[in-house]
Amino acid sequence: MSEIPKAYEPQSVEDKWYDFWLKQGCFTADPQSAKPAYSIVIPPPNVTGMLHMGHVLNNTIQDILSRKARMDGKEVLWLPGTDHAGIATQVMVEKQLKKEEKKSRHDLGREEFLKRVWAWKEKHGDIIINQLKKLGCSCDWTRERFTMDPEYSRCVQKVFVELYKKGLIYRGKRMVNWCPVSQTALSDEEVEMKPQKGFMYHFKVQVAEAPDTWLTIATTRPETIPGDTAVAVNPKDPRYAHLIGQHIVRPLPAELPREQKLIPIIGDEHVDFEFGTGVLKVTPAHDKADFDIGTRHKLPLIEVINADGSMNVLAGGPLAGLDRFKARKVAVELLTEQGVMVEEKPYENNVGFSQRADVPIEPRLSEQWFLKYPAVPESKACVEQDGFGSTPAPGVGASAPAGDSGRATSFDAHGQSARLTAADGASAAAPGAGALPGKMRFHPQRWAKVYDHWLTNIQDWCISRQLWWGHRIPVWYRNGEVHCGLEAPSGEGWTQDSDVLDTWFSSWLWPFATMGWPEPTDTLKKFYPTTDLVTGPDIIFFWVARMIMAGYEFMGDLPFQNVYFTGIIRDKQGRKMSKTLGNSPDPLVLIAQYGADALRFGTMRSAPLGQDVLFDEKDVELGRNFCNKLWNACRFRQMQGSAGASPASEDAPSEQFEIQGEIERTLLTPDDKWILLKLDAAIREVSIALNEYKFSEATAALYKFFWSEYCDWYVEACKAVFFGTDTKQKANTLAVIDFVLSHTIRLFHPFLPFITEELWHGMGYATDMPDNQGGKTIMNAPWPLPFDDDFKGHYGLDDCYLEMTDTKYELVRNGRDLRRAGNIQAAKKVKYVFKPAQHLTPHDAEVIKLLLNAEALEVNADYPPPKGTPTVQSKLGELFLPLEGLIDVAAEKTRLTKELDKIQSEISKVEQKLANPNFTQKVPPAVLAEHEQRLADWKAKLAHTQVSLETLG
RNA sequence: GCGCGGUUAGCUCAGUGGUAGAGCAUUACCUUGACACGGUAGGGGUCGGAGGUUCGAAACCUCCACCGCGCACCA
Repeated sequence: MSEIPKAYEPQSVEDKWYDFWLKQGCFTADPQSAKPAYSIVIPPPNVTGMLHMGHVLNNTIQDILSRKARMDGKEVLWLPGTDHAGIATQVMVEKQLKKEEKKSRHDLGREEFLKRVWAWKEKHGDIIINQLKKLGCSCDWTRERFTMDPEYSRCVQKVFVELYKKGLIYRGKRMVNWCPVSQTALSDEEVEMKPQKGFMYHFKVQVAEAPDTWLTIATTRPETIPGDTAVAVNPKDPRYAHLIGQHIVRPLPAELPREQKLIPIIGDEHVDFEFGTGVLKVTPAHDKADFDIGTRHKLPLIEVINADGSMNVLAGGPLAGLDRFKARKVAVELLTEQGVMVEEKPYENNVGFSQRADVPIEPRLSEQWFLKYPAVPESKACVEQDGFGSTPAPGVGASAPAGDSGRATSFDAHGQSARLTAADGASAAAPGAGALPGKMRFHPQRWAKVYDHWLTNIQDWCISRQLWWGHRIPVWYRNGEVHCGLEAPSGEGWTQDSDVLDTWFSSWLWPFATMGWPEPTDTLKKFYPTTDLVTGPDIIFFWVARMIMAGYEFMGDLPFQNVYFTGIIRDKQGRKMSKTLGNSPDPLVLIAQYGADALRFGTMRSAPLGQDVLFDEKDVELGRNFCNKLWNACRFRQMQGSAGASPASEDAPSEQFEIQGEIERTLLTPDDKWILLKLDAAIREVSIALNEYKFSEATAALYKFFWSEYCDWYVEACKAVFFGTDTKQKANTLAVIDFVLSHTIRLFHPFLPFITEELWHGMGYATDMPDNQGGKTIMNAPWPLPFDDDFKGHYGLDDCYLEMTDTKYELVRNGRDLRRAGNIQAAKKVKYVFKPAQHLTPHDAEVIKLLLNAEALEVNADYPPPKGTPTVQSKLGELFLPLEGLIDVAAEKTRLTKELDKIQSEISKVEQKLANPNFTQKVPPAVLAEHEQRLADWKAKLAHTQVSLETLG
């Protein structure tokens, strides 16, 4: 790493290392490996889709989990692929066809149209895959799958045939959710209820048998009146019960003769007599509830709406041919003309919308294929609900069924060499965490309730779609015969069902169909069930729940052990990202501008578990700034030269001192011990956060350690050594820096794969590692472990050094305050005098001097401060800034007085507590001691500040 | 109607019983020998409201308000 640029430039670095990883096959999973397995299947993005911020969030998390698992010594399979996304893709190609050739798919015919879709897929299918590569995703691309691959299609057909033979799949004429724009049936999950402003129309109808009696009916859909075949009242309703069995005259179509418009008044419990007028018009062909009433009363069905949402001839002359919404207005006019319109009042109700086309669903009777969901009881039972085995004790029995394939909650002390070199510290295979054997855990767990509720109330799944792009239903018909099978039946005259299957009917097989099922492949044996699934809660029913059922039905086991539900990415104002709003930044643009590492880090830092993420480009900027900081910290290390006494040349790699030296424990300064202890704490915090899927906590911990502890204090303190002349001490400090950096870079690797790989090699930390332990790539370097007691004992890493060094830094902070009080510019060098309370090492004196940016620090135990000299008091001694005349004494006095007020108020707070006998008697001893200590500390501060004030005179 | 989240600094959010935190923004000063994508120091909060439990509540309980989401749904 020669001639390091001042600012980190991600562009060249990122492409270089991604190519390297691919060439070296670093992402390829080996089913024969002896290592424990870790696996994830990607939620397959739409094959014609483009990367958006949701993908960034989701796939960064999967990449972090995968990379961490590799460093934990797992054999990792992250299996990628794409989804054919039936409606979305078909619509996209249809639009293009319309635009470029002014043709519809019907103009081309099915076969030709499908050729066009495949052509589109060939042309655009790689886009999102390449975008994922830009993001750094470590997927095993040799196993990339597409839901329309021949082998995958075979799985879908096989599953259909099996379920058909079991009687779980059946065909029937039922009311379905019909999208008039896409002209296909949809599942219940694809219908979105939206409140709509409209009108409640009241119109009156004459009772045929009692011409003086008129009933008033309330409806929001007067255009369906021609399809009414009864009116219903509640048999318990005293207003109307006596009319049951009589008839009313249906007002539309107006032109029909009266006797053709007589429809019965029926009694049905479904009618709520509190609502509306208590009289319900029944349209069995165009309303689900009405269909049920119609079935109960054997009512005839009159279809008045076409598949495209227009009215047909049965709706009557003026309405026929009109769109349903236009027809509504005309129907109102017709009723008004007849003088039967009583009133129309504004009304808001919920209307089901097609999620795809964003138009109101039309309930419609049609012949469709349905699935009775399989394996429901197992699927319900396997997901841990709240308060059920929630937090396993650290390191206890939480291992996943596949043995060691889970994740760590505790730390194994082994593998920590007492000999401290930069890249040492082998990571133990972590004991499992996550779900209990045979159980699955959702993160955050509250989604388990949502899942359970859905599973409790599911209806059969409408799986047929009136589309062309998708898996065609493997059923053939001839006259009255039906054949369901993997192959077309022999003989003449068979025609295949023209429908295709719901896309989710193929993606629910994803976790095992991608691994070679139904063959018992090595991949399946090694990697199924998968370890983690990372996805959005918006597809918990569509995909997650159905995968679980398929897992039990076809593999006899759950498909994954943990499901992490991400939040939804929103813009700064909290709005969902959408193309129409134009508030969705293009991740590729962000990567070009800031680097993929920056995008990943920024996203992770602002994405707490279970909360939606309000995306702000500032976050990415923060990520870039952080990478730059990391870069420059390493640059600083490089500029200090080799750790050995003599600079080693590149031809002498046997002299490991080029990169790092052994740490000599007797030469460790308090600052060294301080940073090593802080590193130890950071390793713990980051590891724990990752094991709990708390990615924002992990990044925050790393950020704090590296920026606020390592850079702000340790690096600055080190300059005391580097600016000195003690070469042995310099070498030792460099060895400590190398140790800390080589660990830190590894901790950052899952988050920042590119810059860490660059630094790992550039700093030379790779060179003394075995090839499969980080020598080739940091990807396989062992994840750092917290230090064990032997290690700490050997290097004298006692917690007292934390306190001691904190006190030193506190003194520095207070000393800097004096400059400000004196209005001394930051750049101006001044002389401080220090009156030590105990022995002060030359090293510490030098550190204090440097951190104070002082011209000099005179250490003088007998210093007689002139009146008016600003001072700070500390356990270590008194620090003076003797600048007579330059100090604004009054201002400093004001500051100190303010300080005194604050101290006194803190003292009285604690004293009050301690004076309360209830408190002192009931509180745990540790808390009591802590309060007493706090009081003592504040009192010492009070004394110090008082002295400072007096010294000012 | 049922259920789930949320309400803490100007903004975005951490903080599950013991001294209110971070990043951004902001103010002042500084291009000093890793970094201006930087440094140093500062200002800024009665933790949505009301009760309760407790020696002690931002945190636990009850109720309320507002924001968001999911499920169900009456024409």
